[in-house]
Amino acid sequence: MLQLRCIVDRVTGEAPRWLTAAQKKAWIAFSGVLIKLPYALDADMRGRTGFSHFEYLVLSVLSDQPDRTLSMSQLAALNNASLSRMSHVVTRLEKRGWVSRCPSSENGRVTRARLTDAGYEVLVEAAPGHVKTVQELVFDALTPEEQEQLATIALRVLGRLDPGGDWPPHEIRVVMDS
Amino acid sequence: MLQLRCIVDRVTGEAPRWLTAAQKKAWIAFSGVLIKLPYALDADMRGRTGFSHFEYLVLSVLSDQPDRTLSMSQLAALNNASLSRMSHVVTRLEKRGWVSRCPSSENGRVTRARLTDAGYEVLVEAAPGHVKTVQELVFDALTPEEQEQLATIALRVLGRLDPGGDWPPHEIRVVMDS
DNA sequence: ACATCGAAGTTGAAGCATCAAGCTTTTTTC
DNA sequence: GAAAAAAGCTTGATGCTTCAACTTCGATGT
Repeated sequence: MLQLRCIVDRVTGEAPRWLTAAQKKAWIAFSGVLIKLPYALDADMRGRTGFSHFEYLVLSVLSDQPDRTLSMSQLAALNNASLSRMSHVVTRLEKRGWVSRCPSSENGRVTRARLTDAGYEVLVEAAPGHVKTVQELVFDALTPEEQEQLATIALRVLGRLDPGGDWPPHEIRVVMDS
Repeated sequence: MLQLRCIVDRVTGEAPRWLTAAQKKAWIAFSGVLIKLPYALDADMRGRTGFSHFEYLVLSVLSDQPDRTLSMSQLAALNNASLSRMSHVVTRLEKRGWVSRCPSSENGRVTRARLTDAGYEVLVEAAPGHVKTVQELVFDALTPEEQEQLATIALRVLGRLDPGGDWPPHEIRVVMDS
């Protein structure tokens, strides 16, 4: 964390608002979580199953939908992924027989991705372990109060990351209420 | 987030401890941050400079060291990266003239990576913008109290991710106190 | 001294994400 | 109603990360 108090932003000409000591402490710790937690979740999933954490999320989102089906765009949006990335991932999942693609009958542009029975099987097998890991790595470390604080903080930051974007997205809220 | 209350872990035989509604809300929001914040930081850095957020971190860590130098192992550890990844990254940074490698005179195994003057230059140019982004995306969204909470929560989770690992690592703490 | 083992680092291949380009279909606009 | 624009999606190339294999050097043990 470079901090030279004398310098000035060479682009804007403003004196940078450096982090306070408390912020620096928070940022370093938080950065560590940002790097290590996704890695831990992915490593855990790969170790217990034959697929990545991201692939698990894709299967999981599909399983929550009526008819286990979603268009590629919606699937990408719900997983915070680009359409391109989702297309590649679904291609891989399709090769493994866990997802199938079919053109939509209503709109000739859209492709609908559907979780197959085989896909549902591997998901059911993977889910308990994943929930266990999330509990152990995150929630077991926190008091109920801190869990609330985490939700609040995360929502606040998401508001900054997605200005104008309602969060959580409508589709997810529907799922959460079920 | 798959949640079938009737099923049992097929590996352990236990009934999974599913997330509560509050935990689910926290987890979905937090997951969003976990995905979007690193992407935003990287996109911001690439947009303003010619390098990635991770490369920035590497340069930044080096700049804080005496003689702007660190062994590859230490550099990797301080950036939560594998030695292999760091080797590739330093190779790229070296090609751009921002870092130089030299063998240690004390220990024939270690390679010492050093931030060059040119590297320091680009770092100084990139730092204010980065700090500004961190402020805007994270700290401006939070009250001072929430910033404290974030630090506490992050440290707790790191304790789970790094069982037995003292956090923040000694080297970083030294830098922070300076 | 010699062998063994672990630490430090590099390298090449494989896998995954991103980006730009392109295709098809639908909607908009004039 | 034809042209243009936009939406939805796919593909191939590029670049980065990971993984496994390998090299070299230092420590340990006998």
